[in-house]
Amino acid sequence: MDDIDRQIVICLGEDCRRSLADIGGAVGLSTSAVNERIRRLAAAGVIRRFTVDADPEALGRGIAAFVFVGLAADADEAAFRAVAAGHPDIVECQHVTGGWNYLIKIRVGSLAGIEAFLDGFKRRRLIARSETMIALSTVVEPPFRPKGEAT
Amino acid sequence: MDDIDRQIVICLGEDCRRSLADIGGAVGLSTSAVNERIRRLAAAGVIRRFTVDADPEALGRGIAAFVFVGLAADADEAAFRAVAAGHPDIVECQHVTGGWNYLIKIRVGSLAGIEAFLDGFKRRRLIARSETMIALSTVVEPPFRPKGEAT
DNA sequence: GCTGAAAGAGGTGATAG
DNA sequence: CTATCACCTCTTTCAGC
Repeated sequence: MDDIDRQIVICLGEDCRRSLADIGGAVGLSTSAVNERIRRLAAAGVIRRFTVDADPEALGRGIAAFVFVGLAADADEAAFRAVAAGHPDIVECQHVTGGWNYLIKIRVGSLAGIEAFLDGFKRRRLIARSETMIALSTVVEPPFRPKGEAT
Repeated sequence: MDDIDRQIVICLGEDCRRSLADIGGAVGLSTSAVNERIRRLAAAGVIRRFTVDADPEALGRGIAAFVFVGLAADADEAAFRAVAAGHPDIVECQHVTGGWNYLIKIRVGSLAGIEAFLDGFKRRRLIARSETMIALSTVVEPPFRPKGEAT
């Protein structure tokens, strides 16, 4: 993990379809050397996956909201995590410090989708209370990768 | 934007280096058709970029925190947005409903990095008050894409 | 760990159906 | 949209430093 590795990861983050020769020119290495480094970075898990950043709006998930979640005292936290991990609306779910237990970011198609999301969790008694903040506009956002079963 | 387009985007989200023939086999189309659709999706902005999901820990940004930001009444909001957009620590910055103005997610290498981040913004009078929640563990997280040299 | 060259896979863009 | 083909860039490998 030297400085050239970092440059390569940044390069790939901007456009992972650039040719090895191109990247080599940018970082001052031959194609073979770049190829070997990328292989190593992927094998080591520094690069987790080659993916795309998609437009949530175009995929029917134009509304983002942050939901703070409080679990019940006797909550099955493992069950909550399992459901959250597989939930199609959830873009991010972090266990956090402070008065709430989890901070969840969801992406849905409409405001009704937010209500449906909360209903689903509350009906299954996975969360006890929540507070929701809706995103009005975006200044910076990480890549969006749609979930789903795609053989 | 039909169902096959959606499947293709999901496919590419899982591994954007799969061959066109592979994807064609998965969605039931020829390589030519898949090639044409991907070109169209990229041109239309449904696919914004081909990128990588990297491991923040390996890149010295193992700590995630959420910072709620309140701007001063006379704040220069455009300046705040410009600085946020280019800030290397900021992974996400959304204008949100509720008592705070912005919700920012940062990734830094240490707790000291959080303090330095807050100091930087407060010294420049870009934010008036803030509240910080630190991520203890991650259940779901979007792709992480390291930013280039401070620009 | 790197280079450079050679071999091979796969993307690209045409064709016709 | 499918099927095929020729073209050709890019990836991959390997000998050698």
